[in-house]
Amino acid sequence: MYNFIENEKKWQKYWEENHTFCTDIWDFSKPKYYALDMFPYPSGVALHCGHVEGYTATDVVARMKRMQGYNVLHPMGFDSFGLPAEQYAIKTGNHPEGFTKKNIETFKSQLKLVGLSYDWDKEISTCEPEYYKWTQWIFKQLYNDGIAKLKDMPVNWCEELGTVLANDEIIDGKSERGGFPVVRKNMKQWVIDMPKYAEHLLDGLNEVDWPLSTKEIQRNWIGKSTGALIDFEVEGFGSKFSVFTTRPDTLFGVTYCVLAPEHELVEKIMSDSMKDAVLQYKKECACKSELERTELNKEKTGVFTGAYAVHPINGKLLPIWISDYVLASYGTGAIMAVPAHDTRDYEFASKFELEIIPVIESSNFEDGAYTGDGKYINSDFLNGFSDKVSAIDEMIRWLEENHCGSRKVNYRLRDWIFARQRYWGEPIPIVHHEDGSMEALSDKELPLVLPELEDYSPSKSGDSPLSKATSWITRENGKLETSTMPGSAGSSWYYLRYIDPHNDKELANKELLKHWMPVDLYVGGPEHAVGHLLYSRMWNYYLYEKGIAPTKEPFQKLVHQGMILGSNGIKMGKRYPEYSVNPNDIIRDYGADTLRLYEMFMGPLEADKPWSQNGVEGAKKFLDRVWRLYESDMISSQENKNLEQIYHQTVKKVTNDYETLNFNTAISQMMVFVNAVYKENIFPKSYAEGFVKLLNPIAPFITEEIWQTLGYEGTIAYEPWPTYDEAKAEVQEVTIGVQINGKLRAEIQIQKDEKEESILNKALEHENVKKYLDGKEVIKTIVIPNRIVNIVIK
RNA sequence: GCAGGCGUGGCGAAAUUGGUAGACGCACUAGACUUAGGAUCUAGCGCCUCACGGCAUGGGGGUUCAAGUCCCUUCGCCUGCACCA
Repeated sequence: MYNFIENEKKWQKYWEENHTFCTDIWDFSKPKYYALDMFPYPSGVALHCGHVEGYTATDVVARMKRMQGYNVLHPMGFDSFGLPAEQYAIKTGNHPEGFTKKNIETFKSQLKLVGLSYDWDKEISTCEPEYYKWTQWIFKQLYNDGIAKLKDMPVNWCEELGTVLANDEIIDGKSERGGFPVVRKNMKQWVIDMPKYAEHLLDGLNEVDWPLSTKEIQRNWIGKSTGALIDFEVEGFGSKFSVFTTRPDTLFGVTYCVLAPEHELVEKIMSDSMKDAVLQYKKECACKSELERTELNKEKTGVFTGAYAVHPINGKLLPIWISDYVLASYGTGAIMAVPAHDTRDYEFASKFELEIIPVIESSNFEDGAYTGDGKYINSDFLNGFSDKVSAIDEMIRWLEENHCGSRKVNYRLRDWIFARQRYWGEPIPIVHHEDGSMEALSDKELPLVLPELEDYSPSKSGDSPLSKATSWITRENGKLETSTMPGSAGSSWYYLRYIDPHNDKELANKELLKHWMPVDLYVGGPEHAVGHLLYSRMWNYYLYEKGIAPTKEPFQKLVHQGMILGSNGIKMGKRYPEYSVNPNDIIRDYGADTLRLYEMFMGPLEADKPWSQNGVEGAKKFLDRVWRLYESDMISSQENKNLEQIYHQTVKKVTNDYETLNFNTAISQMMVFVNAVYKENIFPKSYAEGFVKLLNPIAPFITEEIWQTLGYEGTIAYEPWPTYDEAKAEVQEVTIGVQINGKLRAEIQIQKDEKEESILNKALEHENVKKYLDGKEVIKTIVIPNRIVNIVIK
């Protein structure tokens, strides 16, 4: 009987002592393969089944690639800055580092239990000064290049708590904790200019092998739209504002304009009589959170400012309103309203009884705005046009000629707010001088190490906890910035650092980067579709432009593992603790090989799948069955013709399926093979050796042990991957179906590639076929070699 | 509302991309071995029918000799975005 407890312990120790999976990063003699997992946040909670699934998937590929002769980089590390550690520190008064280190140790030991073949020499942790020195260094470059900057922007401000809050920390306009009022307020924030990279981020998606849905989510997030910027003069003020529109062709249908309540012009242009109403409205809007504002199917609200804009072509006066249906953060924060052809404008115009001028002919105005195509009317020089594209072109041509507008591409992608008033993050390496100017620290001063504090909670004034470290902040030439970087800073470039993790001269050696990038396979949860995966792409692209990163895109192939659900079909977690499964328990009771095999066999990697305890037992049974096979006296030096074909088929299918991450079908093929061996009651030694290698990536522990029983010494991890003979994998005799009028009526045996005529004869001779053909007329026969015969009768 | 995806036995799922639907596993049934088995082995297992046969890939329609696969339509579920001008 196979003793998994003893054996798994034995091989963990062996791998560790022999550094079995440590990669010589400078060995360029073999082709490289870079298999990467999204590194975990070392929370106080243990690794869950979803981690195991994704990590096992890359591990299977990494293990196969090693056996195929690749030099494989398969590293792991920890995304170790973040809130839970900080909250723990606030509560206990202990340094978050201790908490983090303890959790990392727990995670590491769990990862080792699962049998993941990581190169622990390459381990990184984003909270180590050795690492974040380079996060700060990259930030510094971004700052010097004007991409990281301080910007005045609206934030959710809670006076009572003295802090900025994220959208999800606000409920009904009140702070989640304490229930204090939250208002929107302009404040200086560190941001990274993402829109600058919008076009590159969009283009790069065409070059990578990523899930369609993820690419689509990123495209939507970037939100490219083409149209025009059109200038409107405010009557009697000499000031101008511009609007962005995708429909400049409807310019003659504009009957009013709307500014976002936060628009800088509002207070300047409002008339005395409307002043109170406008300010009141602004105040109401400020009290709403972003989420509330964007809640759909609420009625439109707004106030007339008392001012008028001048139509750029016909000089008509257009009332300027303010309304929160216009967002300050998109476009120019101002719109031209065409109620006849835009549903939102129509809604607003109907409510406030504003003029509606149709400019595109349509019979269908009953249910509101007409957004389709048609013949242009009431449109001066556009009258007679009927095609949107040329009407837009003509309008833009006119606007540019008359200097009151231009073609414009607009993106929805916003600045990445890059500062947190928190302790447990990378300090921003910037000095504020007395005179208000700023400067990045010199390279010698990096890393700028976090100071020790007695109290890690944010101060009442809303300043970062770092502001309490007065001696740390104070510099000869000014004061240090006290906010820290967000969690996603360190994770935006870690894939580069793994390649050369202990380099203290540069973030990684150029030659190594050139050899190892891009990541060949990246596996992680779909929840990072826009956050981490967009930020990393942007940083990588920036570093690529600077000649540091060698490739435009960091992750060539991306796969998201699905969620492992409870056996009730619902997400595991706090809500249904009785349905949650702890992988440690499975390893204890069944072994890591069983856990790995089961999770890989459950179904397609990307699908969400419910847990089944019976399934786990089934996986265990298969491994025991394999073990018994190798223990038995079936292993023989004799050949066996009957197993030849299925062996070669199995090698072929398993190899291809691992490559394409179809682990469930690879495993089923191995089961078919094992069943065939049992049936044949003989196991030729060469097949026995080949098969144990095929199984090794999925079940590394048991196969290491089997390898020993076959008489070998040392690890199986670098033994050459089995090969197959295409000719032998091919079927010689085929059973094909015979259909009559599309219905299956018989089966016949044929030789592979047998002639159509001979196949047809066999089919016609079959008794059941004869029975059906009796007295009928054969109209047509279709013979698809090696597939099927269909006889059409009347 | 928009975008992306999914829908196949009692359950998890396969299906060479238009060619014998349900591989493989779980559960279940019967039998063998056994003091016993929740171990192992053998056989069965989509639904209806004693059978011949019929019906089956969410529903309806179409293309085709042939449809889970392609087209149209409809219903249901999941994910993301959500007044983006």
